Amino acid sequence: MKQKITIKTIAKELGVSTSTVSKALKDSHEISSDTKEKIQAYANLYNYKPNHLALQLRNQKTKVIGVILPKIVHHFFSTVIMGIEEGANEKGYNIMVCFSNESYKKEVETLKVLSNGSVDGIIVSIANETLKNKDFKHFTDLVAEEIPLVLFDRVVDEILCDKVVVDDVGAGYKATKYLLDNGAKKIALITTPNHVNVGALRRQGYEKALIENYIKTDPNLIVEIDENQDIKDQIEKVFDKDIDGVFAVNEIYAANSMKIAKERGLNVPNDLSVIGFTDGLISEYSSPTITTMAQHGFTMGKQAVELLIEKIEKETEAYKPKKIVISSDLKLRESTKPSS
Amino acid sequence: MKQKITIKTIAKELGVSTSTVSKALKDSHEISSDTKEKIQAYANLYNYKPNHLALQLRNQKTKVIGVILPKIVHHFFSTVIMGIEEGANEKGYNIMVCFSNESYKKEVETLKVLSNGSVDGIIVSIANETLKNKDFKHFTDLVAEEIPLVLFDRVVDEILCDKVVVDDVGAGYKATKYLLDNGAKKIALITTPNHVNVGALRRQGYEKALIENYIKTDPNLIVEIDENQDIKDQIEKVFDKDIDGVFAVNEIYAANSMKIAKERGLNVPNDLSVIGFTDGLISEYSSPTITTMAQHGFTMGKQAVELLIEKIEKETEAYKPKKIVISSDLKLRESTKPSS
DNA sequence: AATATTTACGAAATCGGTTTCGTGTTAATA
DNA sequence: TATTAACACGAAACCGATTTCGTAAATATT
Repeated sequence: MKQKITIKTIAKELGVSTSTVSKALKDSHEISSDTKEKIQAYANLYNYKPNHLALQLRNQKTKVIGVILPKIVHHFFSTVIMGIEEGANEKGYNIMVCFSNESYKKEVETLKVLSNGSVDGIIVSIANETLKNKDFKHFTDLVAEEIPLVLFDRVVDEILCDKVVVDDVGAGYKATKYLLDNGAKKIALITTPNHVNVGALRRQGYEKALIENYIKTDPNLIVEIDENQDIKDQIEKVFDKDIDGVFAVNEIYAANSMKIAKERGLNVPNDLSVIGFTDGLISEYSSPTITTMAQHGFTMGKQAVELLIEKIEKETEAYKPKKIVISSDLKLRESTKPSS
Repeated sequence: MKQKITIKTIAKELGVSTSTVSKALKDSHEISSDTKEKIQAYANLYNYKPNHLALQLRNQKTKVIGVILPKIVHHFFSTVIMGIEEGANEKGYNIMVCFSNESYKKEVETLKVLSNGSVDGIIVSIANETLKNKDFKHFTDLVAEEIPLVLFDRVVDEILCDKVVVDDVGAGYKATKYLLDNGAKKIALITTPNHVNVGALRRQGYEKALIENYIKTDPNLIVEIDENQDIKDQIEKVFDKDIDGVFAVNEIYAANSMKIAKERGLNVPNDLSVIGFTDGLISEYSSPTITTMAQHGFTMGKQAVELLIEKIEKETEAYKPKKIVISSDLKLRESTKPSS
């Protein structure tokens, strides 16, 4: 990289001190207009840009926010990123994005790297593996160091920090209730293993809706997907049962269900209604299009970053962790019967 | 944030100088094992972590790579990010991700922010608006400042730097030829306006394949999508013509075409074959599944970051910009007739 | 004319490390 | 015993800015 022009260069060239240059560049009243003009002209001419690292070191802040996501090739998470980036930019921050790839080890390492002063605060959605083995020491350490931290979507009570989540129970309830209200009685639930908290919560909502309608939860209608195996094969099993509705906790499971239904000659929504989660492209372009619970990822990202920046900038002494719950809406499409 | 422990703290507590602490922590032979042990133990106990900013300032390098993408809620770009991140991590770099949102203004601003020393090098895919108004000064300035720059996918000859692109002409040719070889004669092309270079190049491939088969290009079969208007409406028009094949330059256009075909009662692939671009989820989960040109985004990202890091770390004097071309493969699925 | 006040600028400390060079003490060699 | 070498450590410069404080010269006030 080309030798950059620094304040020192300017000072030497113009025969003044660095303090004078610094002050002149910020239009200080301490400096005579003559000198100011001269210095500013020189700086402009040679395209002087203050060195960010030097400023960061001096100010003890980076104006950078670290973000750790489990994955990015995923509609929901990429939407959240958009929200985080927009919110950060509005307040003059940039974002440094890293991925855990759902791995505990990578999450720990990444967190360590980010917490050495590269960023002013961190936003994380916890990796599946971490949720599974329930080891949150890397997070509690961070909190102990008082590094601002906000968790979103995949959060956990053990970690005391601000959180932004979807109303997963409510969403599961809404989806299931909609299916019930429109005639479904035997609703399959395609979900994650229970250690993935969002899956577990949506399942609670599902069960709550069933109970309210005096329907007993049938374990045979619930499939917990192991993502290391073929997803479609696992869903097939539940189609051998007699079902008239499917609630899938994400878009991929919903799309697979639709495909199986089609292969088995079931008409969606007449023979079978399907509701998914995450309002992504698949739901929009599948045919028939899929009714989903829209997660408002953009809003979540924006809220998360706003919480974080508030924490960063307010030297709050006593503070109690906040939890923002974002409600999700049912986006009606063709895979369900019209509301009756 | 809690007061962090610094080398100075350790030095004072242990009654030695900062130089001794610094050397002890890196196990220098200059320091007696007694002192080393004492210092290292203390550092461990209080969880000392060197301040990255200080190191960056001293070393004049950040070990951070800036990435500017037009958008992220997009299968191809999110795949590229994965590749960039993996490649960067392998070499000890982190990535700082920003978005231009296809806007010229935001691209210029973001580039300015990143080029003030926050990153060691930058990877960009140019915004549509910039491609349209052909103003690349912000990039050429960057090159003049000798800040390492790599462009990918949406690149432009005016900017002298390393590039990673798909063989768009070849891809357009391959797709079109496949359709022709399997019986299609009247192939519609759903593409972008010509200022989007990837669209223009894929179109060249399309035309080349037609010419080789002695078919005259029919302008009526070519639709240039204006993304500010309804995509489906624009594609509808070409379905009024007599067509038996569709080549769409991205997944969304392909999915819309499939939807229209279905609405018009056309059987895909028997009445109409469809080939899209970008091997994303829509193509995989649509029904029938869509044959596409797989872009290998992950590979592109990885190659781009490798080029960049090479440029950053090698103080190459005379260097000539490299261009890596990644060929894309036809991924056969159900929307085309089996190869004959 | 003596004193007080601006004005305009520079010296030096600071942020948190690394690194070169110098030096006092001890041990090895002639 | 005198000289040399090895050892263990500290002082100070440096990276590129900002900012406090001090001060000489010019101007204003009594």
